[in-house]
Amino acid sequence: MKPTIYDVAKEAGVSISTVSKVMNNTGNISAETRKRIQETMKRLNYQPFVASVKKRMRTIGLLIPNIADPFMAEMARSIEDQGRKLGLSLMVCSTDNDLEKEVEYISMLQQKYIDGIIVATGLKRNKAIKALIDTEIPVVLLSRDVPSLAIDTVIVDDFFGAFEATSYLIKLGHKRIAMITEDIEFPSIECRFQGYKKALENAGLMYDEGLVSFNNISFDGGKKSALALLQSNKMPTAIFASTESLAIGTIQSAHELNVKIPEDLSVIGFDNTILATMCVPQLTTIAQPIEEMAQKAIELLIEEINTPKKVRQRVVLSPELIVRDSTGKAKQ
Amino acid sequence: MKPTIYDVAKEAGVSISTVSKVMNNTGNISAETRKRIQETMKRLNYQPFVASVKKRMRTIGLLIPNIADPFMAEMARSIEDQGRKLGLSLMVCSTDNDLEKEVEYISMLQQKYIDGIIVATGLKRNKAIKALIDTEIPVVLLSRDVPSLAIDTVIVDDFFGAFEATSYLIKLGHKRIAMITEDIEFPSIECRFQGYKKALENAGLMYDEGLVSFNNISFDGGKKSALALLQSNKMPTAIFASTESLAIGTIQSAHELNVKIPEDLSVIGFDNTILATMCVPQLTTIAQPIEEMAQKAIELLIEEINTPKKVRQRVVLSPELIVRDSTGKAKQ
DNA sequence: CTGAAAGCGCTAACAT
DNA sequence: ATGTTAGCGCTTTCAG
Repeated sequence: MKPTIYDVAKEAGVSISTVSKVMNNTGNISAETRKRIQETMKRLNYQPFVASVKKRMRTIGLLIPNIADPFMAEMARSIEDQGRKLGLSLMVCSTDNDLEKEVEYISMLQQKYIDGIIVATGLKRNKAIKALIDTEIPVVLLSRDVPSLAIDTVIVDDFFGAFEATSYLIKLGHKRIAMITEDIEFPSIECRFQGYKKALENAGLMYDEGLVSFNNISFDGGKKSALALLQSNKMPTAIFASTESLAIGTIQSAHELNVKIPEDLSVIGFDNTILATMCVPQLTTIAQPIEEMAQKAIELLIEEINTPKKVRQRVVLSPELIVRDSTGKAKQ
Repeated sequence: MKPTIYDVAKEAGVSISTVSKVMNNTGNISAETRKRIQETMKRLNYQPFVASVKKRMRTIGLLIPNIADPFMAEMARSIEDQGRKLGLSLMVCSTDNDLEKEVEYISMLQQKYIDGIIVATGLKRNKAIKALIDTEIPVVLLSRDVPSLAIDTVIVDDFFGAFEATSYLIKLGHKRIAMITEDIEFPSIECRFQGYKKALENAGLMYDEGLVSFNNISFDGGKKSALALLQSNKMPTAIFASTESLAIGTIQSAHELNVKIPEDLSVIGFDNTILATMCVPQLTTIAQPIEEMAQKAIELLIEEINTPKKVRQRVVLSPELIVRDSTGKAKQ
């Protein structure tokens, strides 16, 4: 049996409150007694139950679409590391952006006396997130923006990232620049689309609907979209993919059609996950500052836990262009 | 404030034990009372604290090297799904195979009254794992084999997988088959190495030390190893990489040297993660049955939780060859 | 069919 | 400097 505070107390010949005091460094305990108790705890490998009185599990929940997605996995890792430094564990909840799973997980987390929740999942039509706020569990939104709600939020400047990506392609001399994107379901995707349009506009290039392709499936969708674009009579010389998987799908399609990257086609992605360095050629991309995002999210969550009524913040971090081998000058 | 059982009882005009009984479906409760209580619980959005008396958090811990690694992320997702069906949450613990972090995480998990732990991390020199067993928390080893210990274990037949991979290359007519592998630190890697050797031997091919390259770093190591092999005067016509990242590194090096895959070089990997379908050309690989492994691991863990003294099992699952585009017939 | 009460492991106020 | 005790939210006998 797992030893309890009573076992330790009995072994050390003291009362349980004395043991409690040395554990929490409260009250006055003689150096001698403290030492004896500490030794006893070690000897019995005593591990106090974190949640017995305070009903706080020292754990945070992470609501994400899918832990198997590289971007989310890398984000989770950063969050885990930041949390561990503070003695917090990480509960991973993959929702597939499915409302039912979201609700189910939120309920599970409540029952487990989680200290706080980081939300990076869809939460369609705000229904689930309203339920979440009602629980009064501290929440921070990560990579998800719901401007109508006063919640701590950490996002990346998607508009700027897309603008930067497109502008870079323009600087390389490209004039026919396509965009392959996910369906515009979330504000972040919409922003990337707008950033693309704005960059074209600023450069005096005409926005061409026929050069934009929407997808509900990520990777395979990207392949198909790229295939169609590259076979059309107005083939683009550059493609901005709003997601890493979309970009990789594009690379595969180009390969199939014997379109050389970057000679015949430049490709630029978004996220900068492990995938970007693992493809051939390595992908030029807009990097999300994953580590900073994770750190800021945890920071806000901790503040919220400690000061429940504090003013809410909205933190916008800047993405950064990483130039690799999938982009090059436009042919004359 | 989060409502407690007392709030529900008061609202419904009954005692707390009656509420408890309807929650747990125990005792005899009139249909009427039950209904009234259930409605009250719903109205108050009552979420009982899971661990109050039984001291079980309905949560399992997953000790892995790194959640950001695609193979582990996919495994985590499968485990998460299997667990969710049973109302279990998943705590992710990335250890980097570092003894200190392992010990720290094990202690954290104990304090959180985890129901069980799935271990897929290094646990060097068994020190940490012995500590773990002493805790009496149910444990199952996943993708990690410590034959000297009587613990439930789920592994893949690494020897057979490597044997199959190598045999397939031989069947394609290859005679100079190299192997790029991680340092032999863990039994699974050793088995893959032996499987490779055995396949060569069975085919009457000479084992050549110069064709085997060990790496302590995964991806970049793979690149370097491949670079060296492909530039040597006895360049192989096929490479078996014991890991997906190693295989991808190999593909990149081949690309750099203008060695065509599969025309000039066949490459075969191990794991079958998302990376295998995302590279160009798509990777022929030995697939680990991730879903079955996860399912079996959870199954064994649940058994262990319910029947602490049951006989321990060692489950060995078969990997499977998935042929894609990175392998082809040897040139004459 | 329902309720009172003991007990789980621990903290925090209050004695001594 | 140490101990006693009430109480946290819940389950589980045991009475009624």
